Formats: sequence, C-alpha cells, structure tokens
Amino acid sequence: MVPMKEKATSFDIAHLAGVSQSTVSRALNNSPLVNQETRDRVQRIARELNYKVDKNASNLRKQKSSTIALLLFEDPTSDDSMINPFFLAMLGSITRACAAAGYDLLVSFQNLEDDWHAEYEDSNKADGIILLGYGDYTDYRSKVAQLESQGTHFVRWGAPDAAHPGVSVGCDNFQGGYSITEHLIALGRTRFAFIGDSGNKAPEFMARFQGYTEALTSHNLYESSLQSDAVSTEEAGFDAIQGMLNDAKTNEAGLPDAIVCASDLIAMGVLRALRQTALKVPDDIAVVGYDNIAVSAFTTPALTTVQQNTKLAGELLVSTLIKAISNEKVEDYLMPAEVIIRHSCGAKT
Amino acid sequence: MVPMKEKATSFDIAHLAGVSQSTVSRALNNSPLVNQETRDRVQRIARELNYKVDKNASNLRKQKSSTIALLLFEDPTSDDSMINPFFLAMLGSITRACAAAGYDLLVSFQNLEDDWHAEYEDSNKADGIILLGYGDYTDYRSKVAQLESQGTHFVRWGAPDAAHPGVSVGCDNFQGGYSITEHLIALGRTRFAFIGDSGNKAPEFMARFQGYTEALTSHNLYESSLQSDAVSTEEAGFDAIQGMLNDAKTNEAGLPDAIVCASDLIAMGVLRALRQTALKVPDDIAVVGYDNIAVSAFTTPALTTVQQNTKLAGELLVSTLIKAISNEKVEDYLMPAEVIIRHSCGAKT
DNA sequence: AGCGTTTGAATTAACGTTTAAAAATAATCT
DNA sequence: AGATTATTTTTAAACGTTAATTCAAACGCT
Repeated sequence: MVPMKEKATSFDIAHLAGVSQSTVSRALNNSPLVNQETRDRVQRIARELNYKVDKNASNLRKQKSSTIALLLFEDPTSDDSMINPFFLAMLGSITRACAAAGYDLLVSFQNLEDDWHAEYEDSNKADGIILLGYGDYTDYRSKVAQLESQGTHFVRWGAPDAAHPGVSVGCDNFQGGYSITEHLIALGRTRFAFIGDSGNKAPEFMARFQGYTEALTSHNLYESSLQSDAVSTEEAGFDAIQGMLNDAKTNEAGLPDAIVCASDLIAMGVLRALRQTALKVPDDIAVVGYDNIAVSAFTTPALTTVQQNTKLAGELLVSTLIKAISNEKVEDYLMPAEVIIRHSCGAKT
Repeated sequence: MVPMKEKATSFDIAHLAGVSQSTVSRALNNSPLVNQETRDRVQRIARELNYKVDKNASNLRKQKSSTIALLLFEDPTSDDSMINPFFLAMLGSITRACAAAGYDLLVSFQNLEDDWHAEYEDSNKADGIILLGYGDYTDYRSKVAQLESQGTHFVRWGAPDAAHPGVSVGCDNFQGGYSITEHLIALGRTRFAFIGDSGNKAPEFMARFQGYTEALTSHNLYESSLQSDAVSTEEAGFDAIQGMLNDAKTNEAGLPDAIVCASDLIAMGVLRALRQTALKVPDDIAVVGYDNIAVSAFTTPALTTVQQNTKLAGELLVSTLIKAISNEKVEDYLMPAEVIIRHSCGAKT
C-alpha cells in the first residue's frame, strides 16, 4: 500500500527549518525580506518534502486565481466530430501562452444559450475570460454586453466591431479576402465566384467577402462575379458549387475561372464537387480557401489559402487579457492575414 | 464608468436576510438543516445580488477542487499546426463529460520531459488527472509510476498494459486492426501491406499491427505481407509507400492490393503518393486508415477507416477518474473499435 | 553611551467558505 | 406543567496561505 503521507503544509516546513511559517511563505516566494541563507534552507526542505503551495489557499488570500477561462463556442451547425480545426490550433497556442505567463487554463465548450456569462470570474475561478467562436452573434452579443457591464475582464476573438463591446483580437478578414483575390487577379483570372455566407450572420465571412469585392471592383471585374451562400462545412461547399454549375449551364455568362471560398472546409467541398466534373483544378478553375487548416496542404491539388497566425493570435489574446486584468489600457488588435500559395490557384511555384 | 460594486459575500446575504452567515451557506447548498422558507428567501436574495460562491474559499475549506486536469502529450514529431485531430474530438468529449459531472477542466499541453507529474493534484488545483497522448512511452512510464506512488488519482488513455501502472481507458487496437483486415479479406484482397510503426515505440500501432497479423495468419495470407515503418504524419505515409513501390519494382513478389495504415494521416500520405502513379484506389489497391479523423470522409476516395468512439471515451475517462477520486474500485476499460466503410476499400455500398 | 536606521524574523489578522458542536426554539409526550 | 425530542439557527473553529504590522537585534554615527 501507498504510504499515504499527509500533505505537507508550510507549517511543517517552518517546524523543520526552525523558522516561523510566514518566513516560509516569504522564502518560497523569494522575498528579499528574508535572508538568502534561510531562503535556501527553506527551499531545500520544501523540495525534499515535495511541498507544493496550496493553490486554493493562496488564491483565496491573494484574491486572484492565476487562471484564465477559455470559452469555446461551437458553430451550432457542426457536430462533435467536425469541430473547426482552426480552434484546435488556437487552443494549443493559447495553452502555451498561458503557461508561459504563469496562468492555468480552464477550458469550457459552451452553447450560445447557456448561462455562461458571469460564471467564471464571479466565482473567482478565473481572473479573466477568452471568448472564441464563430457563429450567429445576435444572442452572444447581449451576453457580451452583460459581461462588460459586470466589469468582467475578457477578450474576444474576432474583428473589432463597434456593435460589440469589449476588446478584441482578430485577423484582418477584409485584407485576407482582398489579398487572395488580388493574387488570383495577378494570375490572370477574370471571372470570379465567392462561396460563403455574405450576410451578417458570420461577420468574418462578410469581411472576407467585402475584401473580395473591393479587389474585384478596383480591377473592374466585379460585374461578372457570382456568389453563393454556404456555411462553413464541406457539404455546404459541395452543394453550393453544384448549384452554381447548374445555373451556369442554363446561363450564357459561362463558368467562373476562379472560386474564392470563405473557408477551407468549403473549399474542400468545392474540390470534391469539381472532381466529379470534367473541369480541371487549377487549369480550368482556380480554387482558394481560407484558414489554412492542417489538411489543406494535402488536398489534391494542395489548397492555396489564407493563413491566420494562430501562434501570434494566442499570444496576443493572452497578453491582452492579462493586461486587462491588471487594469492596464488595452486596445483591439488586428493581425495581418497571409496568403499561402500552393497549387489550387494555378500559380507556378 | 462601471459601478464597480464590491463582490458580494455570504455575509452580505446573511445581513440582508437577517440570518447568520452559516445559514446562508447551508441554504445555498440546499441543506435540509435549514427551513424551506428561509432557504427560499436566502436563495432569492443571492440571486438578486448576483452572488456566486468563491470557489477558492470553498475548495480550500472542502479540500477538493471539483476540477480535473487534462494533460495532453504531443507527439514530439508533429508541429503545432498538425496536432492530431483525434485529440480535439477527445477534448470536446471530455469537456462535456466534465461539465455534466460538475467538474471544471484544466487543460495543459505537456512535453514529456517536463516536470508535470506532481504538479496538479499536489497543489490542490485538481482532484485528479487525465493523461492523453501518443508517443514514445519510455520516459513517460517512469513518471506515471511516480504519480502512482504519490497516490495521485489519474486515468490514462490507452490500452491496459501490465508495464504501465494505473488504470486506463482505451480502444481495442488489436481488435480494430483485426476487424479492418478481416473486412479487406472479405472483399477478396490477398496481398497485404501495413504502413506504420510495428515496434514498441507506439503501443497503439503495435497492437493494430498484431491484429492485422492475426487476421492474415488465420487466412494463410501472412506470408506475402509487407510492412513499412512510419510515424503518424502524412509525409511519413507518403515516403513509406514510395519506398514500398520502389522495392516492389525490383521484386517479383509484386504489388500489394490492400494497404492497411496505422493512422488516417498516414493513409492520406499514401493516397497522395498513389495519385501520382497509375494505380487506382480502390480498384488496383485498397487503402484503409485508422482514427476516422474529420477529413477522412472527404479524401478522394473517401477513406475506409476504424473509428474510436470519442464520445464514449471521454465519458469513460471522466467517470472512471471521478470514481478513483472518491476511492472507489476502478478497472481498465477497453472499448470496441468500429470499422467505418467508405470508398477506399472498394466495398460496394 | 545614546540614538536613528537597517535588517531579519515573528505575530497576527485577514481571505470566504464549510461544518461540527452548541444553543435556542418549537413540537410532542407523559 | 415539565421533561423529552425534533427542528432550526447560531457560534466558532477550521482550511493553508499572504502581507501588514510589530518586534528584536545589529550596525553606524555623533
């Protein structure tokens, strides 16, 4: 059987070291108020006893938890197995950034309907909250407003938005949409289509669409442009492009020679649909995605896409939140989006 | 400006309700020791004040944290962007199971070298630990042993293994390898190859290989079987199959007509390599994977693979751990693996 | 020697709960 | 009515820290 020794407390160490318990606390926190020699002795004994400060006691006394809560909102249209891979990359990056800053990370998946606001910081479980999610923001918005009014510290992933209170860190979706469209224009494409929701359900998609529009307009290519709605799934992409191809048959305008998808998942569906036709990618039609999810490097042809720097994003989310927690002035941050050139756009590399 | 009201404590409520603070505590915990009427009154006031119990104080007093720590070990060969999607599904499922059981989830990515053992439970941050990870287990093993000797409560994801102390929840990799191979045999395939590490670096892969071997042996097909090592990445799969094809050219034994891959990622690399040859999948060669990661439904052709039930796995990990925490008797659990039939195996569906 | 100043460590009071034990009140039974 | 029991509430002691305050010694200075 296990020895089952009682967990050591700072009093035990104090006793062994022949000092008071408060000195132990100071020594372990490397306080200059205690002599280097005693500090070493106390720390050595602590190590020997395998002592770890009790986080609950420490947090209670300090009135902070050194913990950040990450609230992940799922796209309600996707099931468990299809959680956006982009979030995983973010999760990894956020975890690492938290660890580096000495914070623990509490993770929670949330439904938009849940009563999540006010749960974490109010109970002192976390010092602040990171909000991460796609989806329909209307319900979300009112709860974010409530967080704000409660004085809760939080950072939101997404574009700065006057209608959204609170500070945000996000990637420049407008610029991303613009850049990738420019890239295709530079390759000589002329008849464009955009697959992805252009409405205001998904602000990210809308911004990407606006960037796309802007790029086309500045080259006088917008007139002939097509657009079809799709949520961010492979199936939606598949369906959307099929609809578009059917329309093109009955329509003299002809087929597009470049398709800009609002997400990689959509682009995968588009590629699958095109594979069932005589159309060759990229020779007949260029296809590009958005997100640079892990598999997009391995589709056939490999997908040209727009990357959001998840490593930087995680670091910024965490550092911004920590600043907010210590009541420093914080501001929105918009990261640049980077075009990743592979084969589906037809560029010669 | 925000009103910045001080956070309400149980004393505030006691004062307003005209009872003692301890009664408030009891009332909020629905203790039968307090009159239903006062209970209602106290709870109403608490709600009005937007009161939340301080988790740190509560945990300190109760000497438990109602928190579970999830330690995720990365495959050291994969970079950030390529974290195994399987883990995300597990993460989602574990999160939900924790929430349902009233536990919070602390997530941490770990390197095998880190001093992770003894960090969480000892500091009372978590009541128990879930260990999740692939990889080389040699270093890992000694630390798990240390966890065990410290009396820490933990559950390990993976197959039961005499050399590994502690309780485990896992999927039957032997049976998975066996079943999918049987499936291919039933489809009339006769010359098999296995891509994936068969050594003991990755116990999961080895068990899958053994199941594969067993199935072939029982049909007298093992003699002509090929095998090539590969870690769980797309590139490794690509390289491994290329090597195999080259060997086959110089070798009269001929090409395999069925390839069993130890993971979907490997299978994706194999598919990519075969696409560059004249060989048709599944007509000339059947290819199957393992894991049923999100994208395997969308490869061309869609990948036949083996699914581990992540939802059940998460629930079992959490419930087993909670049992262990309350010192109930727990035992290893081995979940069945399920073959998911798509197109890459050549089955007519 | 006498008096600030610095240094190092000890006392002690929080932090906000939970809960065992004591006390007060109400209900039931001779 | 008085004793016993059942119900409800209060008192008070933890839980293991941190940090403000206090105390004691040592040191430097006129």
